[in-house]
This record gives sequence, C-alpha cells and structure tokens, in this order.
Amino acid sequence: MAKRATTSYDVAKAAGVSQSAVSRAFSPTASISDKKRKHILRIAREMGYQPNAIARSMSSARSDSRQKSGIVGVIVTRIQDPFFANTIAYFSSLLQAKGWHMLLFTVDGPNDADDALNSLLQFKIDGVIILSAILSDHMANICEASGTPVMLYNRTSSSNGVSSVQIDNQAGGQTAADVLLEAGHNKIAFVGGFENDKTTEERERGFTARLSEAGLNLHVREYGDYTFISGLEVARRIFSKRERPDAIFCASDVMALGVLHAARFEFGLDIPHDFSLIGFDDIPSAAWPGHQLTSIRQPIRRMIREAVDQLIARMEDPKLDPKLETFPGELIMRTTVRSPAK
Amino acid sequence: MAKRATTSYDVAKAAGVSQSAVSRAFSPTASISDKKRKHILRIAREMGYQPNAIARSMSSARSDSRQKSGIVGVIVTRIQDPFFANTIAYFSSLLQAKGWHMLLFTVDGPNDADDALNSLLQFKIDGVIILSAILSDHMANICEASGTPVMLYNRTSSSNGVSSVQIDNQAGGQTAADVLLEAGHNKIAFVGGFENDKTTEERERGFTARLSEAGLNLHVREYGDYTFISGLEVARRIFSKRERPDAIFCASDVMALGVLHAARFEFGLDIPHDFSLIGFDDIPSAAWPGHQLTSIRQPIRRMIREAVDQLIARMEDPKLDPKLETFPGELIMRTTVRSPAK
DNA sequence: CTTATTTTTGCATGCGCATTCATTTATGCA
DNA sequence: TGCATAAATGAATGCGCATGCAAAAATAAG
Repeated sequence: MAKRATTSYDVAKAAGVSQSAVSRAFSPTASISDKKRKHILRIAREMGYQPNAIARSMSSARSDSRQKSGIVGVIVTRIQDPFFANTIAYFSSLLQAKGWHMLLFTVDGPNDADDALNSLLQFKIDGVIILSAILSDHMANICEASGTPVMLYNRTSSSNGVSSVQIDNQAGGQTAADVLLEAGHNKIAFVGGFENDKTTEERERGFTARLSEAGLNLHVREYGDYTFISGLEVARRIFSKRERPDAIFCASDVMALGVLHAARFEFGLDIPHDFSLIGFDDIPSAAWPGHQLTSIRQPIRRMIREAVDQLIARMEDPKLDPKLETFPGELIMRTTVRSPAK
Repeated sequence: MAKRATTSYDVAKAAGVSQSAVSRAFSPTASISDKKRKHILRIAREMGYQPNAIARSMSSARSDSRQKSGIVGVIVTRIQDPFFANTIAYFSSLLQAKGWHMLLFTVDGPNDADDALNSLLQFKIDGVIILSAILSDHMANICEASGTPVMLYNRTSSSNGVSSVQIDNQAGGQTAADVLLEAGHNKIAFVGGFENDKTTEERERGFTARLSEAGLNLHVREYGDYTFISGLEVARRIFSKRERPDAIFCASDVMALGVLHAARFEFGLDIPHDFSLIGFDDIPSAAWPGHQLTSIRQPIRRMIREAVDQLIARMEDPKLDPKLETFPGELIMRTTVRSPAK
C-alpha cells in the first residue's frame, strides 16, 4: 500500500475527463460547465482528493512573476510573553480570516531575524511580518529584490520596501512622565527592557526628555529583560537601597507587575502611597482587580488590523509603496499612581 | 524589472556548471567535489540564491512515496491563554531546533480542527500537532491514508494512526481532592472550563470520585470558559450566595487566579483562612509573590519534548506505531490551601 | 439549415528542483 | 605505465498542477 496521495490525474480518470478539467473544477474563475464541475467535485470528494497546494504554487510561477504560496511568514521574539502571545493570536486570526496561512518562526533575540527570514524565504512566502525584531538592510534588499513585502511590527526601518506599524514609544514615555510629574513626584526611576533595545530606548528618551524639562534627572535607572522575573529582581535591587524612588516607570507591564508584586508582597510597600507605578502596553492582567496598574495602552487591535491590511494590499499589488505608521498610546489611569491632590 | 527569483539555472550559468551541480552543491550527501561545491556556494551567495523549498518538495515526491515539505502543521485553540502560549512557544523552539517549520492554524472551538486540518493537508505537511482539540475519526482516517502522522496534545483518541500526549487529568483531580480533604474541608466547590469539555470532565470526575469516597458531595459546581474573566465571574456568583464553600478547585490556574482576585480584592476574603483554593497547570503567574497558588503542575517541557520526538520519529518512519502517553501531574504546594493542622 | 460566435474541452507545456543513468574524469594498485 | 575501480559530472526526466492554445461542442443569429 503505497501511500501516494490522489492526484488530479486519478480524479480525472475516475471521472472520465481530462486533468485540466479537474484543475478547472477547483478554480472558481475557470471556464467549465456547471454540470461537469459538480460531477468532478463529487468524485473528488468521494476520493478524498485535495489539490496539492505545493504543486499549485509551483505552477503559478508561470504566469505571475512570482509564485504565490498563500503563506505569510511571521518572525517573532519572546512568544511566551503575554503581550506577544496576544499579538500573534490576533495576527493569526486576521490572516486566517482572509485566507492566508501563517508560517511561524520564533527567534531568540531581536537580531536573529535575518537567519529566520532566509529560512522562510526558501518557502517563497508571499510576505513577512516581523515582530519586535530588526532587519538588516541587506535582508531588506533581498526581500525587495524578490518582491516579498515586509511588515515590521513594533519597530521601524528606513530600508527600501519595508512597511512598519508601531506605537509612538517616545510620546508614551512623555505621557508617563507627565503623569508622574503632575502627581508631584521627584525621585523617579526608569526600568527598561534590554539595555540596547530600541523600544526601551525610545520610551526612555521620551520619559527623560520630559523630566529634564521639569528640571529633573532620573533617580535610578535599571534594566531587566522584559520578563516578570526580571521585574521582581529589579525591584529587589531598587528597594534594597537606602534611598528609594517615589515613582517608577517600567517599559512594559509585565515588568511593572514584577515590580508591583515584589513591592507589595516582599517589601510590604503600599502602592501608590509609598511610590507610584506606571507600565506600558496595558496587557489584560494589568486590569486584574489586585493589580489595577496604570499604563500606556497600545491599541493593538487597530495596529494589527492596519498591519495586516497593509501587508495584504502589498502582497496583492507589489507596486504599492510601503507605509510607516505610528499609533499614539493611550493613558489608562488606574490606581497605581497617586492623585495630584496629595 | 521582473522580480523573478534566481534559480539554480541562473547560478549554474554564472558558475559555468550544470544545474545538477548546483542542486548537488546544496545537498550535503550528494556526490560532488569539494572544490566545485565551494565555488558554487560562493557564487550562489553572491547572487542571493536560496533553493526553492516548494520546488524541492515537489521533486522529492518522486523517490519518496510522499512529498516532504519540512513543515509541521499545528492546530491550536485559545492561543492567547498563557498556558497555550507557553506550549506553542516550546513546541516551536523544539521543532525549529530540529529543522522543522511550523504552519500555525488557530481555531475557535475544539471541534473546528477538521476544517483546519483539511486546509493544512493541502500543503502536504509532514505531520500535524493538534492542541486541545478533537479530531473526527473521518479526518483521522484521511491522515492515516495520506501517511500524515497526527499528534494529539492534551487530548487522546482511539482513532487509527493517532498518537497522543496528555496529562492524567483524572489523577490530578484526585490529588486536588486529597489535598482539600486532608485540610479538613467539607463544603467543596468545583469550577470547570467549558461544560462539555473533555479536560474539565476528567478533572471533575477524578475530583468528585475522591470526594464521594470520603462521603462528600460537591457543594457547588460552576463553569467558566477557561479565561480569567470567567474566573472572576464565577467567584462573584459563588460568593454572593449565602452559603459559601470553604474550598474551591478550579480546572485551570487562569480561572483560579480569577477567583483569587475576586475573592481577595472584591470580597475582601482571606485565602486560605476563608477558603482554600487550588488550580491546575501551574502556569508561571501562579508562582507570583502575590498569588502563591497551590496547583497541579503539568510537566509541559517533558510532555512537549515527548510529543515532538514521537512525531518526528513517525514522520521519519511512517511504519512506527502511534503511542498514547499519559503523564502524571505534580502537586505544587503553595499557600492557598490551609494546612491540615488547622 | 447555415454561418458566426461563444463556451467547453483536451493537449501540451513549464514552474524549480532532485535524481537516475550514462559518460567522463580522477584515483588506486600492480 | 596500464588497467580496474571509484568519484564526479551533465543530460534528461518527472513531481502535480495551471494555463495558453487550438479544436470541438454548444449556442446565437440570420
């Protein structure tokens, strides 16, 4: 029992028609009589025949200038992070709803996208989405040359042919500073993700710029790695020192929650009485009753919808120019920042 | 500028060799001189040539009985759930480490796997992993017939050719009951995921069986939908009633955390003084300082490793018989169950 | 009923690669 | 140096499908 899958030839023979007819039966726009199509589809179903998507994309390399695989490559870092998990989930459902498939590639660091992309490109994917990782100009050019549109999500780039969708990190940092300043704080700390991370840098820049305007310097600056654990550790370092800050801005909610848990449950501190805390992203757990974390929300649904629409448009019409879009964050006031009327 | 990708013919011409030579240069086992291989690879790199994986899997349909795409299909429900996000992340990294690619398909309900699989099968994937969804016998047969090994994760099945890896839900439920019984509780509640969900059913069965042995009936039984919000809602229902339970077993940590937050921060209850709480899965946030949730841990690393190894083995040797494996859960005692010496 | 037109249909072909087969070239051994 | 053997090479082929093309069938018009 050779497990060869049934092909269009098998179906053709069984239905007493040509292979072309079978092919046309499965192509909605092809010229074929209704009667014959129905007949073929019936036989095909009986035989459990499904067109081979691989072969299909092979042959479509003829007419089109490029093969169409119906596959979008997605490169992602830190998929276990709730923020990214949500993002992927939404990307996936949107892509799927529009008939695209998703080839997922996880990478360790933001600089590993190149290798992953190379690997993905072998599949002649129709487009790529890169989450929170950077792309070398070299790879961008290769994609451009092969006509593969690239969508950078959470990062931006000036390379040719690269679209991007991201949050306004700098403005978000400014907003955070405004809130803390208005609440009357002056010993303010910043907790970043990685030290040389673009996202962290931008949020920090916006934050410190506004502090400077108010004549303030950062009281402490610490870095974690965007995980809860690292938030915990950063907090332990911060609160073990003699002079504690009276406010902390974390570059991500996940880390902010780490700080919150360490402060409340390990140091017995009261938020916002002992210090104010503000995060970034507004992940679902920021809103949990026991957290009530004030945060800068990313409108991820809108952002992802935009990213997908944009990419699909470019996949369907390669001549379209890429767009670089930036969305504003939204301050979500909860209870971890003390009120100005202190 | 026609954006046709460079092919092995292009490289061959540039290198002054035959197309076969180029193909062989990229095939580690092929017979080709070192000198020529190096030369070809150099030219190929310069031209940005990458073998076309699609075409490669097309042609491999010749010798093998089946095409090899190097792609594993993964069908998953509720990807935004932290438990699943972690699971996917680990699946992805393992698969990738072994040179496989992952075509991800998200489905809404546990019964939607059939459609997804049909869609995936068109890509002549080499294997499928189905997370927490069920597969009809019909589809199982189709996979069997096409020689596509199936791995059911978190579910099991007696269909032909289907492997499975799952936690021992029933034993887990029993353990939870034991812990609560030993702590001296007698007004015990169960909170399930979906009402007709296999996982919930099994955990509940093990749990109530043990309670029965101790001469106890469930004090309350409620169902959510495996989300934090639903845990919150269930807790509100439970604690609004006059007679509150003195212990709650939740079919998942996510819901247990919902219950915990509602109880502590909306009802001002003390855990475990007012009631004991136990969850299932042992997700990372169960261990957060402010939660310290007692739970039944799933050894997901080991389980996933096993699932991947098993699937790969079957993809490489289709004659291997599928295995059905069940792993024991491990009780992780934290602080949400009161100690027996009350 | 004939001719012009439109719709259906099958044949043949190529997408990019891996591989078989026959041939050529390099290597080993006496 | 000569012959046997092994390694390297290129030409040709097919994987399963979509599609251009020409021929056939169906339909419309006269």
